[in-house]
Amino acid sequence: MATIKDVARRAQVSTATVSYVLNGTGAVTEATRQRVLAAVKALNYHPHHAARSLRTRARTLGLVLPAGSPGLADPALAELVAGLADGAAALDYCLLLASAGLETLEAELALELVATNRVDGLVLLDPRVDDARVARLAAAGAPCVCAGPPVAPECPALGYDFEGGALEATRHLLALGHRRIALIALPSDLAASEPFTEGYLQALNCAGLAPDPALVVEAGTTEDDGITAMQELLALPEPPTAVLAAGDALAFGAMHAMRDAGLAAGRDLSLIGMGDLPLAAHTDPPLTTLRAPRRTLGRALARLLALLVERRDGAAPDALLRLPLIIRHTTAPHPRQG
Amino acid sequence: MATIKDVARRAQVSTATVSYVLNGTGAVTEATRQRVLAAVKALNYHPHHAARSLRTRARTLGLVLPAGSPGLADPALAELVAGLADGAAALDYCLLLASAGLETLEAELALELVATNRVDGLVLLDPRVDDARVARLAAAGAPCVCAGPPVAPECPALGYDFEGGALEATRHLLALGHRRIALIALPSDLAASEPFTEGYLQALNCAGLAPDPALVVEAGTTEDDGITAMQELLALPEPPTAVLAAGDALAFGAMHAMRDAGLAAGRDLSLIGMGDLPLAAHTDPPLTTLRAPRRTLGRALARLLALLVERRDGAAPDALLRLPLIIRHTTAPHPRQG
DNA sequence: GCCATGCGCTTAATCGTTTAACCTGGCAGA
DNA sequence: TCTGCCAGGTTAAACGATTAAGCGCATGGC
Repeated sequence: MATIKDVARRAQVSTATVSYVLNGTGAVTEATRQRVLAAVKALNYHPHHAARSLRTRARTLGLVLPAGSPGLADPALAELVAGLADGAAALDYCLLLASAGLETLEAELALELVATNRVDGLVLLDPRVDDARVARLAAAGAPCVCAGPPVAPECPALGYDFEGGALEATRHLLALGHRRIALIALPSDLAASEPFTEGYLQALNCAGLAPDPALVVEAGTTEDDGITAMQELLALPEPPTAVLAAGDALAFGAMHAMRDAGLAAGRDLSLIGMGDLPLAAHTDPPLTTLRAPRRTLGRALARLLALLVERRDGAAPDALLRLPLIIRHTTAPHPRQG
Repeated sequence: MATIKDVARRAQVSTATVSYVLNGTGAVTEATRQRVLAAVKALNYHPHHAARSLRTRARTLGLVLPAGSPGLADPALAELVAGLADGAAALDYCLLLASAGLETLEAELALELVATNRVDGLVLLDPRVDDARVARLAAAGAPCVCAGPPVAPECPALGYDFEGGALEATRHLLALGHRRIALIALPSDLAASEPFTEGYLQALNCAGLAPDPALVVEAGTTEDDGITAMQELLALPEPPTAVLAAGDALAFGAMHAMRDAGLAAGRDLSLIGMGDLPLAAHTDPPLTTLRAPRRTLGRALARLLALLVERRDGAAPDALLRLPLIIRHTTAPHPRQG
């Protein structure tokens, strides 16, 4: 492979000049510039990345994939990653994926990535409240951004407008005439949990309804968790007529539980999910849900992080991303009304 | 950040010794070793990756994501990537994702990644017959592996056993009593197309059936392509009683077209897909399909590529990966029989 | 008693860039 | 004519690792 020296020799200049030309820094005559460029082309020269990042940053953003679990197989995550790669590419960064083995802790690996200078910054997924990872990263001075609600001042965050989404979804159910509206919430240690619940409560409040604690059940995140939660709701003395689930997977589980109880979503009960997974459009009946613009989020996060590592303090986290309500067929007017 | 010099100073040795200790090369007394290790720990030292890869390889595998299109949002690709990241991690490599912008050609970007030494090798997706990309990479001497059937000698390939899979699937249909079995094939420029068709033909052949050219239709890869193809088949004077689709998306389209024609898969016609996308288990009725072990493939590919770049010539491509037939509800005995 | 050997370490060259500091003409202004 | 300055270069010192070569010293074979 040709090095900068080869280029310099061929263009009859010093390596510094070549560097100046290539980086657009320094003052160089047009004639010289052309000679250098010609040499670059002739030798098919590409600057050695490692050598370069010995002096500059690595121009690489890092993402560590959670250990086991679906990981990237989760379509939600996959699309986010696609957005990250996109956004990174747009600013001439690359995206480095590291798999946390079962033994390696996620934060450990992340720290190593920045300590070894493989990446300039990290994006963190699924922040928890008081997330230990961001604490560690922040302590180590590693630039990072969070996908989700803000959890620490050192770590700019960007996520969906869960509160607004839940508000809109709940209002939609209210508009359909429902009064007993249940919430299947995310685990409360997930930072996304609170604002979503907040939006739900606010909608009830606006409608002059007193929230019934029995109607909000904290679940996990999986389909199975949704089943359990729904069963719990159905077993209530006065079960809900509509359900808002804080995740599509939970909603799928809820549909499942309904079916097992001889009930149909969109007929006997209304159901709204969150996320708009690919599957959501294909359930029977298709799920009404809040669409999470994952790709957009990924792009924005990459951009935010890139700006952050470059200290161009345009790194003000953008506005939260709206979660538009996609109305399909699991929502219907309240029976007593329709 | 602490450098190797700091460690050396603290441990009262030269930097070379530190390096030897850390890399396990060279001869060092146990006592010295311990001193060095202690210093490393005390200073929380992590070797600078760029500096290191100035002399060694980057220990990074590259993947360039196709420009537009679903990209990573395609669950099939996502899981493959997850496998790659996994496999890479297992051998202490990382995975670098690069998004080809619309302007940048995929091969161009790939070449640049290895020319700049950002990655040691590349994995190529969806190889076409006589793929221009592998030709370019091979010409440039860039180590690479293909996910799919072999397309060039320089580029070890590893993929699914399409032939065996198609054979098994077709045999299953034959065993159910079907005789007019159609094939919705992939575009013939996709390298995966031929072996799949081959397996299909071979099964017919073994059963003593003459293949009817009208029954094999070359489609694209999308659901829409599947619709078109199925409509074509249904319009035949003597339509098939069973259909083998070379991709789940095609199969979804075929189901769609069937439904539009008032037909139901699993009742009026049998249908088998390929891939076992997450959706496949959730269609109505659930799709019988060949399961592609994508994560496994990803892991194996990463391993293959890592060995290749390390010239440990254990880099013999493994055996093709079996495509087990997952029997769900779109396949049923031939009506006249059952 | 002498030389070859091997151990455990250090010295210094090297990898391919970037960039601060310096140099050199030429030209404007006094 | 002299001074000062600027544009357009060059030189050389980093950056932080790896690694070949060398060095001093004990040991063992002859």
